[in-house]
Amino acid sequence: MNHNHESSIRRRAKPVAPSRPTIKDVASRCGVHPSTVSRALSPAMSHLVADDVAKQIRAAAAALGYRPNVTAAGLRTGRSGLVGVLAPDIADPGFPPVLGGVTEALHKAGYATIVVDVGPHGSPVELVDRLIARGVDGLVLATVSLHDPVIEYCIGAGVPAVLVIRTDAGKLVPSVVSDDEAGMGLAVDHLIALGHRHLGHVAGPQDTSTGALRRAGFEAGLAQAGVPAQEIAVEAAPAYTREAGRAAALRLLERKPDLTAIVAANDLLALGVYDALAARGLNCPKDVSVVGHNDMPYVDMLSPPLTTVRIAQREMGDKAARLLLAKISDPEARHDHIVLAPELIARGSTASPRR
Amino acid sequence: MNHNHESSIRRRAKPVAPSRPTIKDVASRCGVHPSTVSRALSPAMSHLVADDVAKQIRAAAAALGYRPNVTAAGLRTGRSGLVGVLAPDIADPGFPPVLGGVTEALHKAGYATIVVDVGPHGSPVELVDRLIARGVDGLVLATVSLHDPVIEYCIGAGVPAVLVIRTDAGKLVPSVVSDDEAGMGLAVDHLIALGHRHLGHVAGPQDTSTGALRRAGFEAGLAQAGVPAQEIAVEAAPAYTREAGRAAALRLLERKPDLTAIVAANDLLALGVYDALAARGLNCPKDVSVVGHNDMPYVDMLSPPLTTVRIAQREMGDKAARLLLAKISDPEARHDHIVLAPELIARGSTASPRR
DNA sequence: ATGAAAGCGCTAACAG
DNA sequence: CTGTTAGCGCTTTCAT
Repeated sequence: MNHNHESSIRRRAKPVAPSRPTIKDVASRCGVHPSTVSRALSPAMSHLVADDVAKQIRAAAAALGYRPNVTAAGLRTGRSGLVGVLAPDIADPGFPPVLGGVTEALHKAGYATIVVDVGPHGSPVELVDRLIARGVDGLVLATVSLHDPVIEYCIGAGVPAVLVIRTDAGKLVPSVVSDDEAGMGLAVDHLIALGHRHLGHVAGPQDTSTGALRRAGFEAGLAQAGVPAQEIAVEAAPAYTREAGRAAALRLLERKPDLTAIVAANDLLALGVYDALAARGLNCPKDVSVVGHNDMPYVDMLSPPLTTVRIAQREMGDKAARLLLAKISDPEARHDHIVLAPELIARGSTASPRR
Repeated sequence: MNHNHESSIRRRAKPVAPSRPTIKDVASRCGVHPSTVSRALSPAMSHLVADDVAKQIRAAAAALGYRPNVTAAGLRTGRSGLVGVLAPDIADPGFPPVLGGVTEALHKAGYATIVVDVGPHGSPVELVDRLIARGVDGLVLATVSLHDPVIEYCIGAGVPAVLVIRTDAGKLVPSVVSDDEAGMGLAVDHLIALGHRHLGHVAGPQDTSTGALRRAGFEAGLAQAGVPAQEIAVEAAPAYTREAGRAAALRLLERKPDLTAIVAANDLLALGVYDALAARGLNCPKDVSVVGHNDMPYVDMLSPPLTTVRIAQREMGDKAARLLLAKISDPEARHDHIVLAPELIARGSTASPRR
């Protein structure tokens, strides 16, 4: 259906492979040995070089447009300056803020990041292996399940790794997550305060920490509020997608037609809940209130604006990067598990029940 | 405000730096020379090795868990298997689909991608320079302005580059874009058909091809429909952000209070238009219809669902990657400029004017 | 303070 | 078919 019009032109001249200047070029231009250039240009070693010589070398390097070949240096030193990031799904709008936090902190420290989208079919271990073959100095894993083999694999390979957003059951490596149980407590308390008594939960995948802990938080919050177990219902979605949320919400409405509120384990699932309500001819929030989780960008513009639990996404990324940097510089150091406090953002998708 | 509870534990044992096996280890295990191993493991060269020896080598490599060091190979061959991607703003929900298309195609060809977010303050040339220092084999630029120095810089450095989403005025390098003028034609025709005569345009940055061409398409479409120039108005936003869209829309409403429709140069700007209408107490679509551009994820869930021009985002990324691969394998080849056809997606933000 | 020499892990002539 | 040799660009002892 895409009748593309393509056009093309010819290159005008030969580019003459302008191969960048090397440390040798700078050296011969200054009449010194390459190793002297290396020292002069390395902040840690430049104090071993005479000031005037160093100045001359820096000038020559600038004049030639010399940039050290990071790859070659990495081969020698064993450190690549590269960090791999395993992402669950780049298309999930909730992820970019986390990624932004990670890359900014890493970039400031001189590291570049390789982001790999695992996708539904990708094998994390396989992808990690490719990253290790590229010589990454560390890994940020945003995809792990509770008992994920990739964690042991990283430990076995001796590559520093940190977890972000989700954590593992064994707490084997450092992690930065939101307080998922507490977040669900905020959501439940909000609904209870509005007068709801018949609540449902569209849970996330139960093999992830977010899925399991948010579900636990939902149940704990209701127990504490004194709501009997038979008045609540939970349906787990197999993935954090709009479509899975829709399907789970439909099952929920089937089982408990008297529900007045649904809490979703994340905002993408909440979108699916919106879809399911529309399909059943139910109005949100008049018939059913909905709460999401994450406060991903632009959910304030939905119809209705989504009440959700805001998690500190950018800060999570930033802290994860710092943890990784610490781990890289001292692999033996104790490792932290950071838990950030979430916040409820009340918007238009929640209201008091009619009955 | 974030009272984080942190905890920590100690590592249990020394990881004993398990340093990966090298080609030498495989060679000595098989009693052959390292170069034979190299040949046996390289698809292009394995035909030079006796079948039984090759089989034995592959078995030994697998047994040892040997993975070739891509960095070292790259140093030798001059090709890193790395491609740099310059992104305007990873947090823009319109970008991930393009990125997904790029990385998938590149990944299949054995390349890894380094994505760099330029951000409002970053210097593209500086960032490209860092990527070149890492030895990237090519670059995908999704950020260029019409006369962007970074393009000449890449050409000068002899690094293959392709443009995606936006193109340059000189058509100096291959590109894949949507037909921006035609897309605006679709938007205008839709509004004209609904009966609108007083239209406004929140244009994008005029130093980008998307900003300039979409504006041109808007004006051309109206001229063709016979709408006099004095009945239309254009305000350019300095950036593709919700906030800039809001400000531009407010200026537009100030200048032409009788507008019945606003076409935004992209969906993020359209969100700002929604904000501006709300601030002025105007209803969309009853008082003012709104059309966006890009069909970024989830704009179908806005209130009201956004009528927009869908561009082939993932396909753009995919085609750009293929163009780059072609350019890498033959830098002298003619280069293509691919223009993909857009499509109007009519939703709830457009309706016939009341008057 | 600087030069010489070795080598990170791999590949690509060049011999045999 | 396989071994030898050399070297990608850089850093880092070890000598001066």
